[in-house]
Amino acid sequence: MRATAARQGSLREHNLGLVLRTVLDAEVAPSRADVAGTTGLAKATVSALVDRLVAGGLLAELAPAAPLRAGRPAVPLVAPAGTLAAVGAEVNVDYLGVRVLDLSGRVLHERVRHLDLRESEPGAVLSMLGTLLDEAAAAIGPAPRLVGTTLALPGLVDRDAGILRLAPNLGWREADVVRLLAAASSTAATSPPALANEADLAARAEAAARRGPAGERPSFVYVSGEIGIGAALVLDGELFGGRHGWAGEIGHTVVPGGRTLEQVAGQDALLRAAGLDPDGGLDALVDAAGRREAHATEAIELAGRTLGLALANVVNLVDVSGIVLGGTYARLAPWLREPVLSALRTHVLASPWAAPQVDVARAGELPAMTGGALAQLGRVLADPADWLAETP
Amino acid sequence: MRATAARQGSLREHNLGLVLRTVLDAEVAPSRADVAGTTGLAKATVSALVDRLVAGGLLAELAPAAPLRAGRPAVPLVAPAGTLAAVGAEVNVDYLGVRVLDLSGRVLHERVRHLDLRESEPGAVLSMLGTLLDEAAAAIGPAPRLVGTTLALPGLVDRDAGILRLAPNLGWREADVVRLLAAASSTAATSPPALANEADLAARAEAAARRGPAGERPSFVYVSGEIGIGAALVLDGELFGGRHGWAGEIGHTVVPGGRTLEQVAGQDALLRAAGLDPDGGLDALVDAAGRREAHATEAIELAGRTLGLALANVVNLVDVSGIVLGGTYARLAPWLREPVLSALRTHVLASPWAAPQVDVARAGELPAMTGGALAQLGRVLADPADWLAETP
DNA sequence: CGGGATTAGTTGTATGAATGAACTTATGCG
DNA sequence: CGCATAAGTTCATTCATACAACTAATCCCG
Repeated sequence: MRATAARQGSLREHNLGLVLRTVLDAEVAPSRADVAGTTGLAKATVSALVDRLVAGGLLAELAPAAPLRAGRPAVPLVAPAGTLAAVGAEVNVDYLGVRVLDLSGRVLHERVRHLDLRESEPGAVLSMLGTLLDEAAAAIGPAPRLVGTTLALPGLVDRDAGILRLAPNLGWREADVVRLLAAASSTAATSPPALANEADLAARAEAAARRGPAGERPSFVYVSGEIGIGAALVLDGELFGGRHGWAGEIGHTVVPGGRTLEQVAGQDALLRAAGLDPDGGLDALVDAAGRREAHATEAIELAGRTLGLALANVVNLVDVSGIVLGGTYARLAPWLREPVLSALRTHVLASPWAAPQVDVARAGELPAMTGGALAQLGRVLADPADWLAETP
Repeated sequence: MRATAARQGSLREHNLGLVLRTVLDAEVAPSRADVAGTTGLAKATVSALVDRLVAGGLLAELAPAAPLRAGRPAVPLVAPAGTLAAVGAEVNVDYLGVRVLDLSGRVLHERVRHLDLRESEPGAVLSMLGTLLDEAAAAIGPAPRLVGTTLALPGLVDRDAGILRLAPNLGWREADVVRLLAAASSTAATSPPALANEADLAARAEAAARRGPAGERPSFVYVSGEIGIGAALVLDGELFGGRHGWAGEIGHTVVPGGRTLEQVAGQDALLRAAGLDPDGGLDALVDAAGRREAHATEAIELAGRTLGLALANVVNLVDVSGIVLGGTYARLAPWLREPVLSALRTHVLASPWAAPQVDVARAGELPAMTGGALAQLGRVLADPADWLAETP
């Protein structure tokens, strides 16, 4: 059954969440009266709900601002700092790290280690990550309550079993990630991390970064060009993960020529096509392209045309006209944008009526770590009543 | 704002819809007590809601069945026949027609005309359809209240403007369909039809046909092989249309070799590849394949491999492992299934953990017409309170 | 054939959440 | 200093659901 019986309490839960999200989505800290206005709830109702949220640490009151007009000054409501925190962790091909966010979006702690993890040993890597996790827990202290941890991985993840089924670029297969991490970290042992795909979490962070002033919910295809190529769909502000969370695997799309997209437009292929050392990192390519060297710009343009063709299929299939370039592709965007756009314009059937757009990611560095923390905080926002019930 | 304030009335609306859908989804006609059991609502609440639904013609009571066990016999609740009806109309490349369904799923009226509409004149065609619409309205008489009409079209439809933007296989562009139909039909003039894509509506009918006894909500990719190739996504029983309803356009996917899927696996290409007359219809191909003639089976197999590759991209992108073959492909399924499945198995990254399935459509003949009617009836089921308010 | 058991559905009271109006609080302005 | 204005609180009212007791209709068993 999708739907379930709505009882009296459901009303309250719904409105509690509505009030909370209204405050957090607002550009400037709103008063109770503002919230009543935008939600349509009565002032009395909003007051009661806000009081519960403040008591539970999900909202905070600021000191009344210096009043500008007549009338009793409003009490501004904001996301509380340091009451609730969540951890986003990540293991990727050339780094691993943790980041801790609170509800106000502040980074309470962060630690990243750069190292080459191709063909690495899951146990050893997760032991390193476990240490970072415990350090993070110690660093933030006991004051902020930890909501949970999400671990971002560049592959196919089995959320229910807590197993990384396949991560080609790490060389991991059927890795019992949650168990290994719990063995190395008391934090992970107490509250087992949720697993998710790296591109999915990056897209979630991007969706949060793009949420406009009026609470608009953006729709876009996020393309994460790391060593591998992942994509994720955001529809009306919600991440679309599919049945198992495996949506967005475009790296293995077979493109004209018979190779996969990753073999044509992945970072290694890109560097090789430009005549550069594939292990030398992206900087050389960016520099060369900046100097307008033909071998570099032509390699990027070819990759862009192929990427654009693959994305055109995506756009035709899911009817989303916005593309966001993330990861490697964000840095290459100045040269990548045009070929991608032009491929979209020719191959997207609906392009005359919904012009394709290609943007650069705004979510900052290592967005999957942010997205992982946001995913955990989002669980609380989705059902604050449930959270308050657990928190006396 | 996605969410809106929940007031007292929202509760009632929600539960009213819940009760209605619970009755309609049930395998055998349930009693009020059964509904209370499955929904978790109190008997008294269910009784009150059912009474309202019966009074509004959205549910009907049957005569108590011969009691089998002790206790007061139950009053079985069923979908009412002939109180509410909706029209599904369709213009496709080689036929047009209308079908009228009531809430019980009975076909109250149906009329189909087969004719070649490639490069046809929208005005003339819609005038024919308008006549069929008015005949349908006359045929069912005044007793069933008409909920509305959906018109299925094989192309890109602008729902808001009521315009068919592009239908390559009809040769229509920017056709002002709703206006033209209203000019030819008093029924359409009174209540303007909703426009939708043919594959989307066929998928909707398929979703309804696949809804299991326990109200399971199937997820699948519906592939409609007509003259063109359309696809539609059904996720958890809900049609996924995308922002404008333009999702599912896979016919113009560029496949290895550089041509589009339609140019390789469309009906015309298929017939030509088998050495048959493209205008001669599908029967010749089915006959030849049935006789195991190599030119026919090989043509189908090649198309199947290409279709499978395109579908693998879809499955990788949206993480849905079920494929349903509809339209032309349903008839060719005996020869098409294996090559499609084998392409899926090799190209779907997650196939070891979520085995691809390829099924044949079960929604019957001309499913888009059924789906169009269901779309209109679905509006009432989604918000019965709204409908009851309009119906004194 | 009659009374107890059993199940369906109804009636009436209680509960809880939102509402709206009146009220209190806190400020600016003349 | 008093009035206008706006934020927030208090309280009686409304309304949908829950719960419990009740009526209705049937079977079963002695």
